[in-house]
Amino acid sequence: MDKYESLKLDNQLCFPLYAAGKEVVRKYHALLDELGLTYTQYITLMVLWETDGVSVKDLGGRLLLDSGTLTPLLKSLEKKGFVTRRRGDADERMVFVYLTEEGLALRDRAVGIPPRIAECVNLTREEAKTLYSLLNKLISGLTGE
Amino acid sequence: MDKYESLKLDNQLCFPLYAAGKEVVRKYHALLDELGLTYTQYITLMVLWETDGVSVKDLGGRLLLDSGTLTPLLKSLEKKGFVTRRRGDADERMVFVYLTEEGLALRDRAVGIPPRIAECVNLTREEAKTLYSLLNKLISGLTGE
DNA sequence: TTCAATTAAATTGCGTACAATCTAATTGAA
DNA sequence: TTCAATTAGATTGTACGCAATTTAATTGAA
Repeated sequence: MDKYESLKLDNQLCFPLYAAGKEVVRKYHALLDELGLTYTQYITLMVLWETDGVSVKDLGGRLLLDSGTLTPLLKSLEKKGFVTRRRGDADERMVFVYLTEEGLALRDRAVGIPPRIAECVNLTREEAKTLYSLLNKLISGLTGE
Repeated sequence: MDKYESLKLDNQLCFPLYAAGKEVVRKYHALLDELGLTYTQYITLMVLWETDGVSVKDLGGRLLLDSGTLTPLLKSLEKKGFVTRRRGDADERMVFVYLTEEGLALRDRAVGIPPRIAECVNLTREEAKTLYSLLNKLISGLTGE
């Protein structure tokens, strides 16, 4: 019995979590390069494609990112011409993010990305579903409560 | 039928992967602060606690990190007095990393970390095992071949 | 009404990640 | 043997990611 057993990399659940997250993002980067996007910019646009005109706070809640990450990222997306930012009228503390025409048009090119990522995922449909729900359960435990 | 269905955040496996990896590392940071370590430094020491005197290349292979990440990280661990680095004799291109007494001693304080992380993981033993093996399968698909 | 507490973003500082490039050591086929 | 190709690590530049702090707007209890 090794008193340090729990400190072995192979016995840790967290390391494959960390590594898988990292490798997935890396896979995306090669594909997203063609669109001039980083992974974080891409998921930010995904939220906007679903719901345009979201506040920075709501974006952060959806993506689990804070303003320290989002503010420079949104400025970068703005400089590329994909979004605009506007202070709220009712509450001037808030900043809302809107897609430009170019940002909206990018969606048609982005639809090609998910299937190409799917090719790299060597899991059955069933395994992917299991993984998906376990991850979401884990995330709710880590963030909520 | 929405032609953009695949671009919804909730339909993507990769987002929870990215988010879970991020949140896990964040959980660690609070605990590791007490040891004066970051998460990446911690997993680097985990490898060394198992096998002292590893080359930078082998460390990278184990942790899926390249020299661009490891070199400054190892210099930082060296400055804190936890490791030393030495060029190989047989092959001077290689650099080997060794634990100092302090670095080895840190292991006794680090054993307290895994159980405290486990408290935050709201999965059954069975679920954790399933998640672990699915993640490793996914990683091998993303990295290998 | 008022002002202390709260809230939303922005800013600052540090530590990853990684692609791309560079340098020096080693290898191996002609 | 030799030198082109490979290899290991270091360096450079860009983009997160987040804790901590700051600024400005809003809220709410006395």
